[in-house]
Amino acid sequence: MPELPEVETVRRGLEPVLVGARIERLVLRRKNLRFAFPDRFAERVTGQQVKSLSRRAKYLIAELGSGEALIMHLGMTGRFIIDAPDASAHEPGVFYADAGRHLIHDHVVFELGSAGRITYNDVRRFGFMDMAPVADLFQSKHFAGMGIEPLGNELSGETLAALFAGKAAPLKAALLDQRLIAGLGNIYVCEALFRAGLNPELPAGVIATKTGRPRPKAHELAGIIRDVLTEAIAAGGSTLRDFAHTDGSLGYFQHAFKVYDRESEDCVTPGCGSKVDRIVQSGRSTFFCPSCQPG
DNA sequence: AAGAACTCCTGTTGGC
DNA sequence: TGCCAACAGGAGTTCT
Repeated sequence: MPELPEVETVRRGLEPVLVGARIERLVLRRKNLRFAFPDRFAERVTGQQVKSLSRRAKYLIAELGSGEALIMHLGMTGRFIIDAPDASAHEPGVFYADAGRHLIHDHVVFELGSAGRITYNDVRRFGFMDMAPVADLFQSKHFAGMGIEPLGNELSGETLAALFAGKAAPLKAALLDQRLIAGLGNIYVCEALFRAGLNPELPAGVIATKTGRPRPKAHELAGIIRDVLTEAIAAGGSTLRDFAHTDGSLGYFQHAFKVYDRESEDCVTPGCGSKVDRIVQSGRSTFFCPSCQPG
């Protein structure tokens, strides 16, 4: 499942096909994903031209000619596949070996006429789609209360310190909390904490003073978060199990992981000599180097 | 009220 | 080889 860099990679793949195209038909192969589709979903989408495709955190936002936005989240295993206009119709139940995709999990199809077809596939169905008026999109339920955009101007040592000051929750949990910073997931939090030399179990408040001012680590961490995400986007995201680009190609940032999914392997820091450790925090794996990230 | 645990769902993997 | 528990990139809801 995709974190911010993977969602951005998907956005860049969809944009040239989707923007400017008209959704001639919306095929819903079931009545829900994680949640029910919005009321009269097909009706509200059919015939609409897509004005733009943007991203906020891990959400994709397609602005429609009607003034409504189509809001899409990929959950853990959601993916989009683009087919040329002349591609034959998919047969549900068939397995696509090349794309690693079960066709039985093709749930939503956007028919774009001469622009082709975009299919949403989601094995675990943790993804969802919704609609809201563009005018007050960021006041709508998915975005109201959402944290700062990690690649936006708001992310700085000052803001991180203000957000984390006094927090007893571990750094790992605070960085994953979408109400504080929106878009980070398990991979990039592990990688960022390693680069910052911060132990994931330390209370989040350690990067701030009692008055909420940034300690040096706050500035460092803010810069590292930006760097890790930027590098991952440049690499086309990370492909572990399910993630693929809209054309079926794969990301390669996973080769740049320093700790994620490297339990018991040697720490990459020259001369360190320690092994990457794995612990469980809030039910999720955390990977870190006990020497480079001392508690 | 904060923080942790549980939940949704399916598929893959690793240990016995 | 088969079986089964553990685990997977998210995040809303429910507990303590």
